[in-house]
Amino acid sequence: MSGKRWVVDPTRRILLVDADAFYVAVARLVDPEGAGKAPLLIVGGSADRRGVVTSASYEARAYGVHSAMPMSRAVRLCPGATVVPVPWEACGRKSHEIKQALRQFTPAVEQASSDEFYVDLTGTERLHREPLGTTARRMRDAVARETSLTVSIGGGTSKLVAKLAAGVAKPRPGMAADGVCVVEPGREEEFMRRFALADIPFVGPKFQGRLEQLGLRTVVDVVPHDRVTLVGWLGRREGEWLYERVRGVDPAEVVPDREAKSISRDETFAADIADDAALAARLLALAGRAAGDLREAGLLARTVTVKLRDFDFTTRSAARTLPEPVHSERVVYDVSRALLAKLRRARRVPARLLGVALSNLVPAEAGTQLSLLDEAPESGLETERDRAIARVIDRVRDKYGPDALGRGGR
DNA sequence: TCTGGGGTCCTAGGACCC
DNA sequence: TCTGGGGTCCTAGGACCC
Repeated sequence: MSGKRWVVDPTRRILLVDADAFYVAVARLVDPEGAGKAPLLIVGGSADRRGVVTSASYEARAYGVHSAMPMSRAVRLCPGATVVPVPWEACGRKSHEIKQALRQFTPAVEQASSDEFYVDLTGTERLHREPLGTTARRMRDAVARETSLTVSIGGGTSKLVAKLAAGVAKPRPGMAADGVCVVEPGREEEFMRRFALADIPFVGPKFQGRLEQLGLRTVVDVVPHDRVTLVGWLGRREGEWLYERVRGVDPAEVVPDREAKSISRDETFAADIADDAALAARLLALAGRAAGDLREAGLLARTVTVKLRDFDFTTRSAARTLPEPVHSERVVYDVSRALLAKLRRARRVPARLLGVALSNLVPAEAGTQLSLLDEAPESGLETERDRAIARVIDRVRDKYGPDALGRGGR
């Protein structure tokens, strides 16, 4: 920690690089003749599979379409729109390309999501002999040149300020923007005054509701109250947190190369599934995908979690932590099946979503002693035979693609 | 309107150990 | 027989992000 938790640290220089309409832009690059020529474009899951909008073109947004909206509603709001699925693989590649373009400036690049990157340029201003905004504009040009994607960049003395500044820098319908907004050190409080509390990251619907009860809707509503008052209203943790954030104070560091903490695969069914055998078949496919991706990442997992969403959207989960880390489909599936059985015993109703998550991850090199004997399915212990079968599965998928061996679960 | 898929972080309670 | 506190690990659920 910096040791300056309560005040702005004027020496920090942080950027947030955010790709403009990322999924829409990539869909257009992948399919220039179709998606590329449709001004009204919506990217996401199809309406008849209970999909949602991942991203919409600025033209489609004018009809009220926005991300996370059910696709069924989106096409009703904007009947003329072209709808295309998310090009996940191309998005992953483009995401990587953006990161590489930014790393030419500094290794201190943290990927916050597919389309957002924090960059820490603290101490480099003198090195580059240029102001932060100038570096940001050079970054924008580099990304455009090397990826054909447009990004907006916000800058300031914290991740919070950089993120909010990037929102200000975004192009708006009918309003030109140069795509860069830097808040100078000392200007944080003034900058923050324009925002609603809902604009602050991690102030979600629930927290907003509590704040509204206290008559707090905007930054300007909160600033007059001292720390003790806010702590009295919201409790120590959240009171202190809000006191700092409305002043643009955020001690979070830019952390490059974050290690994954969990790997999960889940599926919302096109129609609810009531039958246990049919659920087991989907579970087998999900366990296989999760375990395969775990091995591809060079990891082992000690905890297996099964998630079940019932027809009425009740979401339940069951987890088991094993004595030794594993990554074979055999063990992941056996443990998952026992966990699913437990959840179904508690409430046997039609299900809309099933998922498998693997956590408590350790690098595969760490190695563990394996039993040479075959284990009972419920033991949760992995044998050398399990690992050997997993290696064969990986080789087949390498050669024939991820859908070989029924990964799709059809 | 009828709600995805991938994640992270926090909390609270219970088990267990010293 | 009554009475501790601290620490760690695990499970389940929930808020939140893009």
